[in-house]
Amino acid sequence: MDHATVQFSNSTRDDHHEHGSSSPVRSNGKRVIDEVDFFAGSKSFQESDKVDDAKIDSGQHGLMQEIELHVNTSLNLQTTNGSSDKSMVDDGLISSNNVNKQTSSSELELTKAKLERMNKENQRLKDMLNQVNHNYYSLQRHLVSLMRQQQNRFGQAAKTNMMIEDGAIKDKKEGLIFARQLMDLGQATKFEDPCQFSLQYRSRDFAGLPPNVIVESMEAQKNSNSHEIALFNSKTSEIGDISDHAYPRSSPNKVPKFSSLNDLEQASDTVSMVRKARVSVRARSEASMISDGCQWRKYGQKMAKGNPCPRAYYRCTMSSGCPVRKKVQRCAEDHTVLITTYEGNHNHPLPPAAMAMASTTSAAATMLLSGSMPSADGIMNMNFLTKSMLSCSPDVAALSASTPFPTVTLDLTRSPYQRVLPGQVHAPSPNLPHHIATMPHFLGHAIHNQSTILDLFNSQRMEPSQSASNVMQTPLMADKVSETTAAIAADPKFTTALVAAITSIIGNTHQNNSGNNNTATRNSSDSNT
DNA sequence: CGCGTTTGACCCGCGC
DNA sequence: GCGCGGGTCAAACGCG
Repeated sequence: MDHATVQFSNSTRDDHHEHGSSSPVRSNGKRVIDEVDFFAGSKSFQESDKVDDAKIDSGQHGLMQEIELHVNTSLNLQTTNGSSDKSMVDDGLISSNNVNKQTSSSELELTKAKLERMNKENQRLKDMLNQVNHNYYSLQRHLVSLMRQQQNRFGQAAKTNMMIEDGAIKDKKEGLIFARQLMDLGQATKFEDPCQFSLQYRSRDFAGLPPNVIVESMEAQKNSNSHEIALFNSKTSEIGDISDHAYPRSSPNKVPKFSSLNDLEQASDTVSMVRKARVSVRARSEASMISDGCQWRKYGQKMAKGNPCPRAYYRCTMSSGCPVRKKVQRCAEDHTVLITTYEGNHNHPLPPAAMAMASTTSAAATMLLSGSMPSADGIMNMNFLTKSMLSCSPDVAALSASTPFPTVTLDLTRSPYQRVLPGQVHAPSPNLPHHIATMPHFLGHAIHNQSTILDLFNSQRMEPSQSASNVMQTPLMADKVSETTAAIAADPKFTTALVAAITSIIGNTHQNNSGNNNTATRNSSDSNT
C-alpha cells in the first residue's frame, strides 16, 4: 500500500485544478481506495470520478471540464489499479500458485486494457492539443487582420496627433504594454480555456489602437529614456533617427544585463540596445555587395579572423551623419554567400528601392530587441514570437543571443525553390546558431529568384500588373503570404515593415527606381571578394 | 578637381 | 599589463 499512499499524498485537489490534465492523482485518494473493489472493473470507478470531478469543476467552462474529466479519469484508473496490484501481494489471502497464475493472467489483461485505455486517452489529448493550437493560431490571424483594418482606418495625421498630444505618453505606455502582451501571447497557453484567452484579449480596448501606435509606443519609450527617437512611418516605411549623432564611436560593446523585468523595464533595455541590434542578411551573390537601394561609402577593410575573405565596412552616405553602417563579408564556408550586417537606423527618407529592405532590417532588429530579449540566464525569451515563427518554414532567419550584439540573421540563401529546383544543392548555413526562431522565407523566396534584394522590390523587368500578379498568383506565393502573416503577428513593428515591403512590391512596381540605385556601391571594386 | 577607394595606423574592449 | 581582434580614421591614391 505504500506505493499507492505515496502517489496519492503527492497530489492535492488544487493541483488538479491548476494543472488540469497534468495532475495524475487526487487528494482524496485514500478515501477512494477504501471505496473501490480492487478486483472490480475500472469503469465504476471511472464514472465515480467523473461525478466527483463534475461537481468540482461545475463552475468551469465546458471544454476544460471535458478535458479534465477525461484526463483524470484515465489517470486515476492507473493509480487505482496500481494500488490494487500492490494490495494483491500484501493481502496474504492469496496462497495457491494456481490462484496466483490466474491472478497474474487477469492482471496482465487488466494491464493491457489499461494500457489501451491510456493510449486512447493519449490520442484524445493530442487531438485536443491540436485543436487548442488551431484555435490559437486562428485567433492570432484574426488579431492580425484586425490590426490591419485599424491600420487602414487611422491615417498618418491621426497618428502624428496622437504622438504629439500631452496624453501621448499614456497612450504610448498602454500601447507598449499591449505590444509586450502581444509578444507574450505564447503564454496564452497557460490559460485553461482558449476562450478565456480570447476573451481576455478581446476585452482589452486595443481595438481602437492602431498598430502604428503600438509600434511608435515602443519607440517612444526609447525616446523617453535615452533622448533618441526612431520614428517609423508605416505608411512610407521611412525610418528616422533624430539622434543623428547619437552614435558614439566608442560605444561600449557590452550587452546590457537582462533579468526578470516588467514591461517598461524591458522597454528601457530595448531602448539601450536599439543601436546595438544588428541585422545580418545572408544572400548568394557574385557581386561584392548586394544592392539594397542605399548609397554606401566604403571606409575600411579588414581581414577578419577565421575568414580568408576580407571584411569591408560601409557607411550610408545618403545623408550626412546617417549612423547606419554595414559590414560585408563573404562566408568562409561558402564564398558564394555574401553576409551583410546592418547597424542603426537611417535618419533620412529612403528611396522606394531601399525602403523595404531598410524597413525589414530595422524592424527585425527592433523585433529582436523588443520581443526576444535574452533573459537573465541567457536563454532567449521568444514566447509567442518563437511559437508563431515555428509554424513557418525553417532555416531562413535566426535570432541570436550568442553574438556580442543581438543579431537577427535573415538567411536568404535558403528558399523553397532552392529545395525544389533540380540540380541545386541545399547549402547549409553552418554559422547559424542553433537556437533559431524561424521566420517565413518570404524574402528568401523572392530573393532567390532575383539577383539582388533591390531587384526584389523593383521588379524592373515586369510590367506593373504583371509584377503584381506574379507576386500573388502562385499557390506557393500564397503560402508565403500566409506564413508571412504568421510572422507579422509576432511583432507590430515587423508587421509594419513587412506590410511596407509587400506594399512596395505590389504597389510600387510601376515606379521607376533607376534614380536611386546605389551608384557608389556599384562602382566599388571587388577587392573584398 | 571632386569623389570614392585603399590601406596602414590608431583606438578600444576583452581575455589572459 | 599585454596581446589580440574588431572597428574606425585619414592620408594617399585612382578614376572620371
